[in-house]
Amino acid sequence: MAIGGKKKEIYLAAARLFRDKGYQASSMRQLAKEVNLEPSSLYSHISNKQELLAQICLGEAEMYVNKMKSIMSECDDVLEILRQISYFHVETALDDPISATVFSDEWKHLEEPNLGRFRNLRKEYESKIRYIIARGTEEGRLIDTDSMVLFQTFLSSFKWIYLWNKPGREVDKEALQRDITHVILRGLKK
Amino acid sequence: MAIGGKKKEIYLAAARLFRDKGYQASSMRQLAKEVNLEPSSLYSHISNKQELLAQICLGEAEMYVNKMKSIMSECDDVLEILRQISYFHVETALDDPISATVFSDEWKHLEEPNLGRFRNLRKEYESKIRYIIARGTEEGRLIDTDSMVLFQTFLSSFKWIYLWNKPGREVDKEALQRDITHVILRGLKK
DNA sequence: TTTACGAATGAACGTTCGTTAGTAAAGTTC
DNA sequence: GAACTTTACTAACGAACGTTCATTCGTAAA
Repeated sequence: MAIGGKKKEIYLAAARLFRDKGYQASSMRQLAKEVNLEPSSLYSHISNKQELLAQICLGEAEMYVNKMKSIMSECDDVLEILRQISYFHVETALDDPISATVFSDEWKHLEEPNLGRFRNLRKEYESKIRYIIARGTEEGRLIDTDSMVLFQTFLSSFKWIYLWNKPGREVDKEALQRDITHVILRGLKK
Repeated sequence: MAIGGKKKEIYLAAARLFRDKGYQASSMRQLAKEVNLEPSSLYSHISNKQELLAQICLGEAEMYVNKMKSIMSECDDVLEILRQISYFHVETALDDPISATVFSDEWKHLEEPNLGRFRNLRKEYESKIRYIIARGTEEGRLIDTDSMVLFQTFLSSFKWIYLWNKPGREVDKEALQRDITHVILRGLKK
């Protein structure tokens, strides 16, 4: 059997290509070469280049939204929620750094209607975090600094992991989760 | 005099284009349109597309390196140095968000030898900060967490400002400098 | 042996790309 | 006002792009 292997292979190669060269600089001819096909043969498996980017970005975005819902439904403590988000960000950046990079850096090359869908998902995700942070300040658990600064600083603190995590590097995931979360929450906690 | 007015105009338009669409998706034809020239006329002022990106990225990188040297030669206190770096990052992100974005997101499309030059400058800049942070931990001024985590978290904390700073937004620069620096250094200080 | 079908192919389409060549006008210097 | 430089133009180049098309291959069921 072993069906569907080729389609998956194409998606993985595309994600790697998009990460390394960027979406626009990645050609279907190069992608075909990486999966040992002729360019035209790609279209037996996928419908077009844009679909590749959309699947990667929207898939990743949905994962974040779902995780966020799950965390918030299971837990009510602001600091514990932020801790879990932090752990999740570190985990995804380490486990699938390729998709994480594409999601983070290449989404702007999405076309409508995918771009709109992506923005909605991201907005949904971010507004939940903003709400948590605002609540944290109200409850006196977080410092009383501009909530936009707290929110943005919190989220951008994870933006180096997937870039820094080169293939050869050995990483202790739990240590990294603990250290990053420690530094970030130290900055936010009252 | 007022020489080079057109050249400057081309560079500014190029930076804006690179930021909005990315380097690869920015065409010389579009750039020409933005400065009211025919595409070929651009080459009366610049030598090629790559040079535009190189000037922007390398110019920005040199600015950071020079500022870093200046800060470190004037000051010896670790926390004060980090504070000044933080203030400088916020300032550049607000004053020239376009160049800051291109520098941060599009450098990977540099070709040799510009790519090598860029990496050297960035390495020079980053190693100075790493040294400061390592010293800070040794001196007991910063927390005793993995120095890579401290370094990367510190630097990535500025990566949202130039993206968030939309044209219409009113920003109180000094307040932002104070707040961001406060949050970051709270996380790092012992 | 025939029928059916997904997978893969080579060739080609129309478009866009960065860039060059050649040239004419405008500005500057003597 | 002649000589020279700078700026801008039209036209075109070769290369690469994403994608389509008709066709062939390989396999497995009928």
